[in-house]
Amino acid sequence: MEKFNGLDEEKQQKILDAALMEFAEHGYEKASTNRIVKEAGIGKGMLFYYFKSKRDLYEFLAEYSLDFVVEKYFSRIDMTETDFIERLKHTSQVKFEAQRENKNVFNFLGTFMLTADYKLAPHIQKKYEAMQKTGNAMIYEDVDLSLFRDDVDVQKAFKLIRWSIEGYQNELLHKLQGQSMTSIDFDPYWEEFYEYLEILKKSFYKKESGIDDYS
Amino acid sequence: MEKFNGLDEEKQQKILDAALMEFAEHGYEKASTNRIVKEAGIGKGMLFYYFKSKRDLYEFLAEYSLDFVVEKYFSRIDMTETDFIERLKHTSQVKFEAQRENKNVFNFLGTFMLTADYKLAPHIQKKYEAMQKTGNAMIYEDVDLSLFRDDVDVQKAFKLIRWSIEGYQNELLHKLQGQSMTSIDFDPYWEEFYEYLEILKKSFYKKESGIDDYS
DNA sequence: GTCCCGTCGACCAGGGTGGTCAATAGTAAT
DNA sequence: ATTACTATTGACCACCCTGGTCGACGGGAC
Repeated sequence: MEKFNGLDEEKQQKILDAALMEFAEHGYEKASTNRIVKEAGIGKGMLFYYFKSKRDLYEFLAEYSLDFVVEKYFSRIDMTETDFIERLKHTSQVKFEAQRENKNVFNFLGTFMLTADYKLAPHIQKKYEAMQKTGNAMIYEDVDLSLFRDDVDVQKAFKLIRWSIEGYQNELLHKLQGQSMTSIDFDPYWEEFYEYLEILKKSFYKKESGIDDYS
Repeated sequence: MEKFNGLDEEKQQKILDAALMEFAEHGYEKASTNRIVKEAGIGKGMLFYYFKSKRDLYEFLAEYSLDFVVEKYFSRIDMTETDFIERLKHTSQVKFEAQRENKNVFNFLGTFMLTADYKLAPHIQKKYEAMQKTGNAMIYEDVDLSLFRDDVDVQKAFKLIRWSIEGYQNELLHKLQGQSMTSIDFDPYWEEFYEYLEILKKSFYKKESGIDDYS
């Protein structure tokens, strides 16, 4: 374990990337250590020199990823914004930046959370649960409820808005799949995204009193 | 092939179910014919007696599933309903019934559509595309646009509504996973679903003129 | 020289793969 | 009873891949 930390950054990252990708794509059981070492460009022996087993590697990645998300995503969210939709907008931007910084971590956590059947070392399990809890607070805490229309259940409105945003992000992901992240100009998609958010505001928020646009 | 059709219904269904489940869970490559025959309760030889290869079986299932969806789902949809949300409500009910009739088919098609990378026999590919096209028409054709608010882009409203509904269905699926289909009383979930639909109407449709509820 | 550490990849036993086939059991016709 | 035919089985095949080990080697430090 200390063996691995002694490596130069670049090699560490190459191994982590290879491993994260492999587990993300195939899940724990079907992930192949052979493919990992080939992708990472190291000999088979080294992987088991750094990590004592496949499981060991997996748990290392889990902890690494959870730490990454907390540091590069959660800790950067502005909790002083009390407008629910504005907060989600901001959150999407921060998440996007974190994803761009290391997208393998997010892919890994995606399948990690889906297949949480394998019981993990307790300290990782704990970290995982803490992350979920924080993530929830990030979205719902200190939201100004008075912005919402009076004639709809705010809890339900929350959900509808989140589902809408997830829907847009999934569609975008699907539409852009196969294109290299770097070659895309995201500005028009952000524009489109903001338009959707404006519609959500019009739909779920009160009409702003006074400044109406009965143009 | 004709060999398979000669079997009694019950045995046919058992084999189909086993195979659909296996492919749904593991995708084409990682699906195991050994597991299929064990689950279906037949000898290994019979599978290759009925279907000349794994690929052959897979394409048979694809065609079978597509036919099933068209017959038990699409053909039962009432296209005379012009209220977009009412149509989606009705569609959800019909889909639910079809799913209850054979849920393996839907699970299979789920992963089938995701991993459409393998090129299929052309006549199946064609059927698949036809199904997608029909499915789209089912939702968007002959919709009464005048119900929607004037201050939002109707196309975007369509999408927001669909994402919302998919979001609810996914959450429900996730929440109920592991419970046996038959032991659940779905009525309260339908109620909840309808409440969401009412909110969507309030949000995206015009206020009904005259009959307002300023109670 | 000699120690040590990082590195490699051939190698291991075990298990799973899609597909085959000789051997049956069953049925029906002669 | 004999023949002919089909439905059925599961042992078996050659092959591939698995997580993990280990002897060998290279090169730097002393």
